[in-house]
Amino acid sequence: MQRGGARGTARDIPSATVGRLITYLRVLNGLEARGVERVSSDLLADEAHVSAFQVRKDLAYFGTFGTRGTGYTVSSLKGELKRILGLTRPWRVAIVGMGRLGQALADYPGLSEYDFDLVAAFDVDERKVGQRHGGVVVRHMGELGAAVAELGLEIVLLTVPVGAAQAAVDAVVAAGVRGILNFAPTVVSVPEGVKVEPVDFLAALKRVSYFLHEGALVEDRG
Amino acid sequence: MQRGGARGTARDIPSATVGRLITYLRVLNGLEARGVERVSSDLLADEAHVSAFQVRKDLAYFGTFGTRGTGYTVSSLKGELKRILGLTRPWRVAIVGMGRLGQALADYPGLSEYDFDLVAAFDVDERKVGQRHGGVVVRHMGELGAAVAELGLEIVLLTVPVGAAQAAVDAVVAAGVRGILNFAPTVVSVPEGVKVEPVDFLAALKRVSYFLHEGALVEDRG
DNA sequence: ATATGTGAATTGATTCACAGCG
DNA sequence: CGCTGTGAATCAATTCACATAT
Repeated sequence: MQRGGARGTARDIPSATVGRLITYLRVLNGLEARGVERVSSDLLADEAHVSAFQVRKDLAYFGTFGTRGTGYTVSSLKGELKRILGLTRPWRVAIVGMGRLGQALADYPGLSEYDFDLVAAFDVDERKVGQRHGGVVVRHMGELGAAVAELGLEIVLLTVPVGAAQAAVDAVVAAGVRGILNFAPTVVSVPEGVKVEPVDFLAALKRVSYFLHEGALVEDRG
Repeated sequence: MQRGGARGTARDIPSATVGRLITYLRVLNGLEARGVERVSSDLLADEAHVSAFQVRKDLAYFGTFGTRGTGYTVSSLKGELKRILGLTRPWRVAIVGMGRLGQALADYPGLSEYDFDLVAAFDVDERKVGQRHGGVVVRHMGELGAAVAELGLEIVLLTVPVGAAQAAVDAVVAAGVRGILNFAPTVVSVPEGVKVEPVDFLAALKRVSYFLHEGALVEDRG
């Protein structure tokens, strides 16, 4: 069951594991900011709200990064996680759909702070074309393909209305982009090899609604 | 393995199932809008991008809603899902943290459209207090407890900076709110009985980054 | 004839216990 | 002696096959 070598070319990693690696990386950033240099799987687990077994198993998919009897070096484990997650260089992202949310995302400083470079913004509305947000000038959707070639655009933040989502996804995929964050509250289809991650706060609201409603129904536990 | 009765007071439902029910509900809304009256688990599965087995198993946790040989009635299955998810009445929500994102959410028409009533907004910054967004006047955080009592506030959309997230969550929980959407890119702790749903587009970006990076590493499959 | 509902089988993820190394 | 790394065991979720109802 061993994977890859020192390069960590792993397959069949549970997506839950990838999600937790992102959390571990955040915890490590926090520890580093507080001047902590070494960390055990126990401490890491506490901060990430998972079990220490889970931390060690998650890391084991990719290699062995700790020292027995000692733990992990914060800075080096952080580096390994960044390497595993593909965060060793900035990714070039664009926003498609410059409504309220698209504009807010363009102006959000967290994007560059976390090493994602906003290189373009697009809309179908001619009135929005030419406007400037977050350091880029809005272009017309028709220029998407050109932008991929010119700017090396890799990931799109899709912030169009629900009804326009699938068509916009098709255009984005046709332009050669293989990573999409879908902010629209709908399921979209993409071909193999393209990754869509939903960012769906209405669905999150409904999960909370289910929890509160269900808790009220059960009241006393079985 | 049977659960509850006609009332559907189910326990131990996989959270993945709850997530899919939300998707099914969306698909049903779409079908209803197109005038479709009956639907099979097969069609529902196609539109939701899952298997028909999965659809039937998910529904079976809560009861039996179809007719053998025929399928499901769109409007009645929709009603059942809304009942299961606790969406038969509007939930009273407030926004905590009226920065750019908080303001954008307050003005977002989707909230009321999907039956969530924005009843209040809060910030610690005195300069923001008194401003009007999305039909509510921003109040100071100190009034949170009073708002829960007065307005029956049930769910908070937490849009404060990362560093303020845990303290804000503590205040929200102390005020008696048991449902929180956490938009800050950090893990927060809450007591038993309180539900926090992360809405974390930076984490989603990193999942996409992992996928693209990993796909590039593997290149040719197995 | 057709499509649901569900026990059984399978697959996958998490937990555990301890071997192995510093 | 402490803490990581990992095969084995447990637990959970998904898939399947088919009995069942219309």
